[in-house]
Amino acid sequence: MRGGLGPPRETTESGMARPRADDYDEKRKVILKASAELFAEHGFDRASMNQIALACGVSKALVYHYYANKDALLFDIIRDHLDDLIASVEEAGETHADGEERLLAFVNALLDAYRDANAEHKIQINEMKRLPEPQQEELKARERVLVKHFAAALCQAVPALSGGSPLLMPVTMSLFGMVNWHYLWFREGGAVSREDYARIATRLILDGARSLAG
Amino acid sequence: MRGGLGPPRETTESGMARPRADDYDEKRKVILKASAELFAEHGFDRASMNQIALACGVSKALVYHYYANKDALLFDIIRDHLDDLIASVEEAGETHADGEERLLAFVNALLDAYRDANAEHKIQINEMKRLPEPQQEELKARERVLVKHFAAALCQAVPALSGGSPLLMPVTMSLFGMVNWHYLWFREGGAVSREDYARIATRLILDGARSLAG
DNA sequence: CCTACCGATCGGTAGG
DNA sequence: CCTACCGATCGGTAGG
Repeated sequence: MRGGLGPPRETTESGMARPRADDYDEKRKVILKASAELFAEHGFDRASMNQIALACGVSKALVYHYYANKDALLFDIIRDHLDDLIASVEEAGETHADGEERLLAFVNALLDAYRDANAEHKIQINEMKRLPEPQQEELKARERVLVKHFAAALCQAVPALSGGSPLLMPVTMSLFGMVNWHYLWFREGGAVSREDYARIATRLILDGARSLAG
Repeated sequence: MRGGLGPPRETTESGMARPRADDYDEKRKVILKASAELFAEHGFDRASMNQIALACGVSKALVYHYYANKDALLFDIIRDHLDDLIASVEEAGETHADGEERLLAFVNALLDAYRDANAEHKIQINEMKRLPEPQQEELKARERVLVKHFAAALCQAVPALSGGSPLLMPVTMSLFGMVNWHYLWFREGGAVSREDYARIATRLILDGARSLAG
């Protein structure tokens, strides 16, 4: 879960090197969460390193102790978020074997993971392109893992989509469009719950896909 | 179509006042199109007024002659784009009375309007929030007009959605999610054409909505 | 007296 | 783990 762009972990407990602080990982998390909040609210370019430090109650130099630069913060936020999403979906896959139920479980897992990660989701959608190409590519590879899981579940639920059907991509991306767009209109405590919307989106996709394939 | 934030139009042809340049509107359009290209590619904050001026082959001061500030450029790009979308959809509505065909015509109109407005679409999705709240509100009002048209067409095609059904909003927003997400995966000249995808998205929504409502 | 346009530079702030 | 700064560049505006 922790960043690949920060300083390397200690590899030995002995020697003259200063030991890593006991609360190293906790501090990193605090900084990452504060950054995510500010990036989501003001955008990556407008949220300054000074604002982030202020929000954490630390100096800007301390932030730079944990993260080499601003890009590293953005990268870690999105990578941790995508890893969470993948883990949630894979966990849901372990307990739901059936095609239709499995897809519903995937959509539910995704929407549920978004519940406490609204800032991270916005950042994934709106700010990823601020990163240099190689780092973007690493994150997009994780997005592709997620897409693959959903495409496989769709193929299992609607067999006509498998075997190289040109419908598979547009139908899969339609599902992602629906689910990833939800944050723009969905309100907690409204007439439609997260579980309700998972059922709605899954039904739209499954009935529509069967109709298209048949 | 032209900006409400630029200098006012001449109200008289006589008098000592220097007349507006013959190519005033053309120059405005050139600046707006170059800005859109740069905002879409680099983002609003990273595309500088100098880059915009350079791309147009004019001085930065000239850009400021046509637009009071950078925000006014962004506002006009999105407003003109949304006005185009609304006009396209309303035009499609005039020639398609039937419920199901009408919705398909709406989706086709939107996807077709996106064909030559990829930059503007990206900007609408990703950069609108860079504007001050009152200007955002003016643009969101236009988005609501578009949503209203689609919601009305959906109600007509699937009567069970009308009469205050809690399904209407999630189903309408699901359609917008699909259509507004297309730019992230759709490639011109691929296995699925714009018309194909309009049919797919419309079918997903209609069959799914009927199944949910029934 | 407004509009069209230039070269030069302003005050302020970014990431580091 | 901080204060003090930097080189670069931003959006916007001056006089003419």
